[in-house]
Amino acid sequence: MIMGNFVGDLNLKKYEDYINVFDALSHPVRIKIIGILAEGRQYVSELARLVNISRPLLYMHIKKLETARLVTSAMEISESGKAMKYYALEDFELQITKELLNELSQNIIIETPSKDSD
Amino acid sequence: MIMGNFVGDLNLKKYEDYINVFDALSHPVRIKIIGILAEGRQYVSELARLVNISRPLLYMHIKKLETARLVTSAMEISESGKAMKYYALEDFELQITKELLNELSQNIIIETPSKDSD
DNA sequence: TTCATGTGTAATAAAATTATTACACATGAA
DNA sequence: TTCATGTGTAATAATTTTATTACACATGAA
Repeated sequence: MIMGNFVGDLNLKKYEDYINVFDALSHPVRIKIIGILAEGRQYVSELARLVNISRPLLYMHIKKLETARLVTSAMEISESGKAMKYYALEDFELQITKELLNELSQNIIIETPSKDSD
Repeated sequence: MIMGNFVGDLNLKKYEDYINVFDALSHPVRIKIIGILAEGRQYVSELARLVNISRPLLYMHIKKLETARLVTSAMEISESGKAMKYYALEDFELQITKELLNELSQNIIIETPSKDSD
């Protein structure tokens, strides 16, 4: 039974959930984004400036963070009347152990046509 | 100061070390490999059969696990005299927190030529 | 109206990852 | 000698990821 591997709002169940998280954490830009959001929420354009990448590229990266549910977004209308999309970091804390990975692997079935036909 | 995020032989320091680990854990085949090695060490050909992939492909995947230092290898001569390469899972346990990621991000500098020149 | 700033995405290029195929070579047993 | 099993890698193909460029559209202020 998989449980007790996380703290916070993140509720990972299937191995795909974990892989999404690992994948999300496997790029410097995305760690940078997390670092910035750890200080507080930020809207898209400003976030892109802080990370020092273009907005389209930011969207690409943050999409992975959203898929992994490490961040959430909310649209707001600023005082000046502009639409602003804010991203915020989710509360999480997960523990990676051999036992956890072993449990996850039980559900993984690799089906490959080729079996090293030397 | 980054510390206390791991248990076991794994000693992660720089953010690149962590990214290597996350990257290593971001593919089903590699989780499967870890799951199998969690039961005990295994030699290359048998490991490939157990995972159900070709040997060349196994090498590709396990290389990432080795880079992340999640597995180690050792050559041995079997009783029958054949050279066998055994892979074993390292002892590890790491805790991923917002605080850790925030610290890691401090060392990440993104240098991109383009800044969304809309 | 024009400018600065915000939103979002489609199309493409570049680079990296993943997967396959085909080799070479060694040993023990039949 | 031939077969089964082990080792390892080079070359290529297929796919995905990452990055760039060029759009479109909205609002408030000058």
